[in-house]
Amino acid sequence: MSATPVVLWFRRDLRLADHPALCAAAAEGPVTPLFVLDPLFLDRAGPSRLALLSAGLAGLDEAMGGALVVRSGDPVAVVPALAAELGVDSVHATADFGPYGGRRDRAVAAALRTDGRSLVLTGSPYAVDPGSVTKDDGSPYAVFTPFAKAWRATGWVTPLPEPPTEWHGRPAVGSDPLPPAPATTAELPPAGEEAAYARWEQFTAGALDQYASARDRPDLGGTSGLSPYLRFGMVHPRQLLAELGPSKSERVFAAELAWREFYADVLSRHPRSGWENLDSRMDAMPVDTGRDARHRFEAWQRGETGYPIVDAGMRQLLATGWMHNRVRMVVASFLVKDLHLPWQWGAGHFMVHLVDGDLASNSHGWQWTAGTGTDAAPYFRIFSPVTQSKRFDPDGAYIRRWVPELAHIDGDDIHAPWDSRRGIPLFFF
DNA sequence: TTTTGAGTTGTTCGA
DNA sequence: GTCGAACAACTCAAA
Repeated sequence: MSATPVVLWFRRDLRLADHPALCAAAAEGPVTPLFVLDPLFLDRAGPSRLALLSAGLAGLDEAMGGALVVRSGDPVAVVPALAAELGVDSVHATADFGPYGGRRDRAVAAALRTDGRSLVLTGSPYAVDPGSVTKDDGSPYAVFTPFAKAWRATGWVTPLPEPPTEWHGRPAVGSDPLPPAPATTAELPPAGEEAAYARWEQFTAGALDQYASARDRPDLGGTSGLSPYLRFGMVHPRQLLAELGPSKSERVFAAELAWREFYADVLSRHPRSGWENLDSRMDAMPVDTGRDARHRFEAWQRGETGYPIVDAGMRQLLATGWMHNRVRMVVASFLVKDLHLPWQWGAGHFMVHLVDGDLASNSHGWQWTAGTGTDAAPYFRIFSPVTQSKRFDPDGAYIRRWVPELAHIDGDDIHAPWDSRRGIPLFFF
């Protein structure tokens, strides 16, 4: 078979191992690795996510011997232009099931087709492709637990090794500069495939054993820390699932991956649910949007609500680009059910600042909390910031770390400092 | 078709 | 400190 040069367009799959689209591309011939700096993404992601992308691209480029070709602009113009420049027949990529990604890929495929070329989509960022888990009658699941059961029964293929690949990229192919890391003061995780594995090995050797109980404790660091890597495809969930056994904690961790897949499935079937109520009956529910609402929102953003666990979480987000999942629920519940603000305001703030910001997981996590989404029993789910704080940060260590002006408060008063008013900043009242 | 049982992550009270 | 029940009563998957 004659070798046919192709383009591999990287998006949310910044790795070389277990990469079905790379395997498909490398089987054809020399591969030109491409990343497109899409202004739409650059405008929407905050400095944390951009910094991780920048470092991830640098690492990927290094792993390919400096071959990565970067082009800036609208992919609908940029991708067909590069394909024409190189004279390739096909552009390979991993399928994207998000609302923007799907539209973009259809437009790119149409543009390529007018030149007699094709966009070949192989694999997805999920163990099971969104849209493929259905009930017996073919309809989608609307509740997590039955979805997860069917998802597990689907199974997944064994991870693929990195294929031998002949890269045909820089400097022979012209490239814009790799994006520089934006200035950010956030403490970010190390980027890239190797860092993802290192994190996974550290997790399986340590915290995984206690994951079922410790994952809910923001003071203990019992989570995997893998969400940023999953966000950019520096690791594929299939690679993690392949190494998980049957213990309680391993099953709980697999269920967390199932949530990610469930929300991607929901978004693929309801593209508007990224920013609109999944349950449109809830559109009638009043929320505050006036000037006082803006003030409450800004205090929430800064971590100056006066509720210690809420403020700790909001400050952790600004300082690190990440917030513990338990605390995400607490601050979300506070915004929606105490401040009476639209969940979209909170979700938007999260999407700017989260290093792992993912539309499907973020929007549907918010909607679950707001009671507009997939919670099967939303009518009594209201979080108390004080009860949650006592239960999940029992010693107040998490609060003391992120809200230092409360660090001197002893005992249980840390959770509700209005009970002892000495030496506490005014905004706590 | 009807019925049944369960639903990520809640809160509070009282034994 | 832990546990179970009540809260109020909906939705939905599956038998």
